[in-house]
Amino acid sequence: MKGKEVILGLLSKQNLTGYSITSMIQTRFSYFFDASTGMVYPALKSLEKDGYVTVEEQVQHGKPNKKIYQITEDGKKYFSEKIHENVEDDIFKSDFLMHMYFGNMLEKDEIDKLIEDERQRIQLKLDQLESDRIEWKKYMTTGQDFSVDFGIKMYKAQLEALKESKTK
Amino acid sequence: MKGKEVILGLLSKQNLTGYSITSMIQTRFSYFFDASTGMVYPALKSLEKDGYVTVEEQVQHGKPNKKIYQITEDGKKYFSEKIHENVEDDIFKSDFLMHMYFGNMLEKDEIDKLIEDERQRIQLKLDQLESDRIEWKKYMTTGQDFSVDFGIKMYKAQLEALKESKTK
DNA sequence: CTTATCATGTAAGCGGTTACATGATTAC
DNA sequence: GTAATCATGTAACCGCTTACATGATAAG
Repeated sequence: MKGKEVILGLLSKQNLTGYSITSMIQTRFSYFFDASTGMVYPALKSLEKDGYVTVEEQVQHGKPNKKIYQITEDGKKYFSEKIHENVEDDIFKSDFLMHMYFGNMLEKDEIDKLIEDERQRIQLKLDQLESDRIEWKKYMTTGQDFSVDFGIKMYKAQLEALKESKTK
Repeated sequence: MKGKEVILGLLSKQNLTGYSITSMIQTRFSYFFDASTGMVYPALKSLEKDGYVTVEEQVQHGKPNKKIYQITEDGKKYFSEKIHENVEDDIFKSDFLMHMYFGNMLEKDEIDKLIEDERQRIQLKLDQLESDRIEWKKYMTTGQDFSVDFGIKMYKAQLEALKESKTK
């Protein structure tokens, strides 16, 4: 699924602004998808042109007016089609593993630092996700709960793999 | 690291053709990087223009001539710089988790199929990687071994997470 | 007799990223 | 007084994917 479709998915539950869509993707989907304003705003414009969403503007002072997007019937239909289509392969891209693979060109202390840094990065993400999960718990559907669980387990497995290497 | 840099990394150990580079990335890096001919051939051309690689053509009959690429001193230097630079964040993109997240729009048997399909996809990748590992074992450096191990552990953790959901 | 392997490439275009621009308000 | 949050967007460009084109040889 591409950005446009993910946005439709979020809008199928509630009306949202470009800003809130961006931050929702960056928090709720942090462990399996990403977004930037440079993607979201043009995507919303394009979705509007497609007839999949409509906008209502809310006047504000001190800030740009809020543009609240709603999904249309066509939009719902389109998203429903997409969610029933075949799942695309997961993508894992790791610059860390690339560095490790070519580790014979590095000194031992550099490799140790590589591993320690990666451990810290993942620990941070895990901590964040676990604390988010507590906050989200009350409102989560089964599928959402499954996703978070999956994410946490992946992070933990990665930490384990990193720790084991240290004892060697 | 981008495609061009990864190619330089491979060339720093041995001379290779575009074809063999493509297939090496697709097998040895299968679990953390990907390549296509549409990326590799233009990248090699560009690396040549940069002065990071040189080519030697080997005449063949029945097939296009083999173009064997060697890394230059400049190329080695450039790759060495890149490998000492900061590691970029890992990227995990999962269309499967996206589907699960929006699972409330699906029937129970569709979700079961989603999970079972994902389980099979990952099991296939795990089997492939484990059998590859046996074949590679003799020639692997510590870092390469670490990478493969990491990959296998990730796949196993994902399988575990999928199996647990089934008992519920 | 069909599939996999070897071997080269191109061209269009997608789906983003990165960096920039603007600025009030609130919380610490 | 500094940082985070809210809130909009644009423009250039990147890096890659997808699909196509060609075709002999070997293996099963």
